[in-house]
Amino acid sequence: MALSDRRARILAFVVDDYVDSATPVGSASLVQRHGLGLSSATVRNEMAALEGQGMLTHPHTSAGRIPSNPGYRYYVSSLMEEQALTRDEQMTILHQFRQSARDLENWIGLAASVLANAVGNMALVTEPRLKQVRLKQVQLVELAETSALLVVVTNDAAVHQRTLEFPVAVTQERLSRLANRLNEQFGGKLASELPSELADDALGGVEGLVIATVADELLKAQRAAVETPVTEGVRQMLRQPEFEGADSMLDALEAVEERKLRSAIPADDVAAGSVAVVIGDENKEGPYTNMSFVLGRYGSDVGAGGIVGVLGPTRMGYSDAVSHVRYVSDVLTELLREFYGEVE
Amino acid sequence: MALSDRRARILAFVVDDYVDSATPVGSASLVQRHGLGLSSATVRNEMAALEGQGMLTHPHTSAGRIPSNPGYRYYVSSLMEEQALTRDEQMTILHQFRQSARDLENWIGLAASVLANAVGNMALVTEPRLKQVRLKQVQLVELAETSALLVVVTNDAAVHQRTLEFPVAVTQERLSRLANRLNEQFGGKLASELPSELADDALGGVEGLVIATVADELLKAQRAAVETPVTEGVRQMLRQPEFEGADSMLDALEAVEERKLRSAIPADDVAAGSVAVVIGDENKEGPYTNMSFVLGRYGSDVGAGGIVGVLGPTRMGYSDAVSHVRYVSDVLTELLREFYGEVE
DNA sequence: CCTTAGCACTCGTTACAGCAGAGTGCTAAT
DNA sequence: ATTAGCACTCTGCTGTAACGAGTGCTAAGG
Repeated sequence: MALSDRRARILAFVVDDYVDSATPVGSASLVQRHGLGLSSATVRNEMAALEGQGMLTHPHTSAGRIPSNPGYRYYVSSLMEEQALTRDEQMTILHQFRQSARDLENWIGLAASVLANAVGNMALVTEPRLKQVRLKQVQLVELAETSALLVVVTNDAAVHQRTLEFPVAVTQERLSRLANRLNEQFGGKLASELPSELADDALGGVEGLVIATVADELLKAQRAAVETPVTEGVRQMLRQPEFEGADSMLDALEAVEERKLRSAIPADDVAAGSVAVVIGDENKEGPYTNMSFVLGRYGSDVGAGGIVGVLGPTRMGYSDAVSHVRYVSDVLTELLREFYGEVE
Repeated sequence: MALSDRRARILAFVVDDYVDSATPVGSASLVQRHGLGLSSATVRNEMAALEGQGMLTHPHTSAGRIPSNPGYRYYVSSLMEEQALTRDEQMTILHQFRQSARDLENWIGLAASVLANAVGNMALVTEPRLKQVRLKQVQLVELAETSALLVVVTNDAAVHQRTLEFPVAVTQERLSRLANRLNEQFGGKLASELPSELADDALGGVEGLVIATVADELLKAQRAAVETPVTEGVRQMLRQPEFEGADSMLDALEAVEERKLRSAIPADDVAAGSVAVVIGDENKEGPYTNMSFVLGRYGSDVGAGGIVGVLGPTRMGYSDAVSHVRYVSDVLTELLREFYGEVE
């Protein structure tokens, strides 16, 4: 739907004002705050038209207008100009990364906290995942006579662990030998390249079990396109007036649970280098229908990458959020490149 | 402070009623609900006396009484009788553990969720820690030319990881040899038994760095007498009327953050097999002054163990919480014994 | 034909008074 | 020591009125 120039400007002003006042904006205050060369009555007409087009709504007759979801959508897609962070803002953020330990988990947490603070809403960052998860090394540690801990390191430097129960007693020595053999034989392989059936299993089923579990862990790592994200700044977000009532706060809290969050993030729709905005009921799942995501993908196309984003009420400073998400995601991409070396 | 028999009974009734109504309890309703052979006037006198002794308070003149913190304390210490769970309740809980995978992390989460559901408040469970953390196995995985992932498995079956930066380039082969040597040399040792200075470090500082980092990880694992706990049921707790207002809910939410929680749990005061109750302002830290912990320690005295507990408003069903904490902690102790084998 | 002044009307918000209900504390009688 | 009785206090609710922000419509003006 195309909007006349003037109408579009009015819509933009309504969104801007509503975002920072959180109260419905009326025609008079609009005119006053933005020095439009128009009377409130004219603006009123335009607003009525915008409402007719579905861009604005009315909480009740005698209240000002607030943007509807399509209104936000139009604003984000056509009206808002994304401006890069100022040099200062960039430096403040960069500085925090420079000061922190050169450690992946650290960076993830830091990114989340930096982002949350910058936008005043909740931030989420997933750990990097590879498109192709390969086995790097396995380790087997005896726990009791017939049980062991399996540690699987994948080529994205992630460590996975699992407890195994064997049908027979096994010594640490045998476990170590087995681990060595597996490393030589299967290091660098994909889950699909591991044998599913074993010709002969000298160790009474132990080897088969281990291999199957390793394959399963690799698959699990791969399948989880998005790890459950690290979140930061939940309380900040909940301070927004839309979550004031006990009920809405509890609903929001539900939305923020990491398990739920993971399935709600449309990871596939977020291309590397771009920033996607999901507004209100564009979300499928219940508790998110009055919230918006601003999501970016960091990392390289072929190598490791993940999601970085912001969650907040639909009344959110989208422009600000988008530019911050973009910048933090760029920083992470750069750090990751250094960390893993060029591509893989 | 000793209370006359009758006065004590009245205190107990006030606590009971207040716990389940959440509104101040008046003399008349007390008499009516519990069929005391007394008139409301008498009860009124006794209540006034209890207030004089600091056991009860008054929100305002013409309201009923509510227990003060000392009142709760007296109730918990002298009045409340802890009754074991019924056979049915026990079975319901046990059943859930039987059905779940034989896996440590799983059990921890399950315990938290079972407990939270049973008491209608938040539950927390820490992963088991040993008094004496020993090195079980290390693993070194090359990441880039001069960096590697160090994986340390300790004798409590916990996996710790850390990224290392070397001053020189190192191959995976050398790393593996080094890891093997370290395992032979230091397997089963405590942090304090690792060498802090290295006579000669053939690998240009690599070996020294690795050993120091391993020692550091062991120390960290040991120092953290309490891991940051797994929590469950936060939303349930927040539904309690004391957290109704946006402010108090945000405060409670702050209290629930895992980092804060960890330092607020008086782990040293919780002996194995017993259940400790920390009421309101007995807590040192700010956000907990209107909440109570009910904490138990699971695991054996010498071997691995952790904390299992409930967090809720001071107005809490203490008796119920104590018996549930005790039972879940017993179940975990038993599971742990099976898992690690007898002691260690 | 677009713009605008004017005006009646609509609702939410706030303030306030009045009232009912729950409960206390005291006094005097048992 | 217990209890009936009663005055008193405080909260919470309800109804009313006034206010203010804002709309929608109409009619006049460029």
